[in-house]
Amino acid sequence: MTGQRGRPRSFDRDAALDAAMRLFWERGYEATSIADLTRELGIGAPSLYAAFGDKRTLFDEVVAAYGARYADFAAVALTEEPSAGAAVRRILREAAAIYTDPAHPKGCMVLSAAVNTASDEVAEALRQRREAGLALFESRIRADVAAGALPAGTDACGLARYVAAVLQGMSQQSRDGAGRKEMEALAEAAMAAWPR
Amino acid sequence: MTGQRGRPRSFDRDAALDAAMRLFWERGYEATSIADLTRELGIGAPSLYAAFGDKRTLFDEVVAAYGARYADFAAVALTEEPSAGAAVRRILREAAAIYTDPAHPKGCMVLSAAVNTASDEVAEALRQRREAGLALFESRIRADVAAGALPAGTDACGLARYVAAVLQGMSQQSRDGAGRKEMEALAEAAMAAWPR
DNA sequence: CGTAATCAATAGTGGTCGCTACAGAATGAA
DNA sequence: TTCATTCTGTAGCGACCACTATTGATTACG
Repeated sequence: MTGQRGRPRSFDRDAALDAAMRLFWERGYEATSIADLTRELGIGAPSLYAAFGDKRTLFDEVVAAYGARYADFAAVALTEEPSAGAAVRRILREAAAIYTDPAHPKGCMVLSAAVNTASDEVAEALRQRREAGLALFESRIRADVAAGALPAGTDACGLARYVAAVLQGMSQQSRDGAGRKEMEALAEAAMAAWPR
Repeated sequence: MTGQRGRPRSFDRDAALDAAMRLFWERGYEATSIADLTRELGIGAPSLYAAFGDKRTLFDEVVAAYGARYADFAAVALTEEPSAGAAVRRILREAAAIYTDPAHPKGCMVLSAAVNTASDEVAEALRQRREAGLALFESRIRADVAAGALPAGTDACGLARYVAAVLQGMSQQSRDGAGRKEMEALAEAAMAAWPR
């Protein structure tokens, strides 16, 4: 034992996960059917279920992979940059590029894929991811306030929600067809609100 | 002739339209089924189809009624206020109240009801409404720049997109459960970006 | 080889979708 | 009344949904 007994899988599981990610990213969770997935992945439904479990389990795995590859840029900037202001500036600029990148679907999957879902479980999972991001912004801002890098009276919660709102708006406008230049101009306008 | 021949309608058409609006507003276009509507309205499917046409036609009528009752506040402020800045300040404050009003579903229906729809027609209709709102912001800002009420170098398009993004973010966060106070703090932070 | 194990393809399952044919009930007009 | 008109309720249309039972193909182990 034990060198993989039985008939080997006839498709690349990682590539299939990537294709599923693109579909969910583009159309959202419920608007992407199993038939869409099997057609795009070029496999039969039983193969998909054997490899990934049911639709919701597949989506959970897609979200995890998406987060690691496309959504961590914000958390990275928040830890790498010397100040919350520098981090937010970098995040908004990177978002303008990522949300409009023609190499993949527009906008942020965490923000758009579970809007108007009938079953609450998937919507709740992404909502918690959004709240986690919000908390990340808020704690970094609080740290800067405590360190004196931001004015003492700064409303950390309001400012964090503000940054999150700008990102949400950028995601939706990117999905509505806005280009990178427009999003960079939006980000530029948004940065003017940062406390000085 | 001609005083309404035939059996009279057994329900209030306006009340039914209101109930349909609440469902579409809460769950979105596709997640609201005909069965949901007939159950909530207390009528049979044929009655609904006779009174409103098919689902898409009903939704169009709902969107028109929604726009007149809940979305015109922005256009009103843009014409009533003496400056674009005053209008945007008022719009953000009113949005904080309207988007979180417990008397009706949260957020803005135009921004949320057609996200992730399989059929593009409905999504495109709401997208055009969003772009019309964007154009309204931009033209008001351009007028202020021309009148000298805003700095000559102001990026009207970027600033308009910025305001729209903040509203979109406020709508989504309201739907995610944020309250009026949080949204007012967000709006306050956002106003700091206005050119001075 | 024979056998156990794993995957693939066909062909469905029951359920819900938007929508409607049909027959009966309720009205005004003649 | 008798008739045309308009609405209501039942019952069901074909299409699609997520999902799976079954059968056969393909591998490793002994």
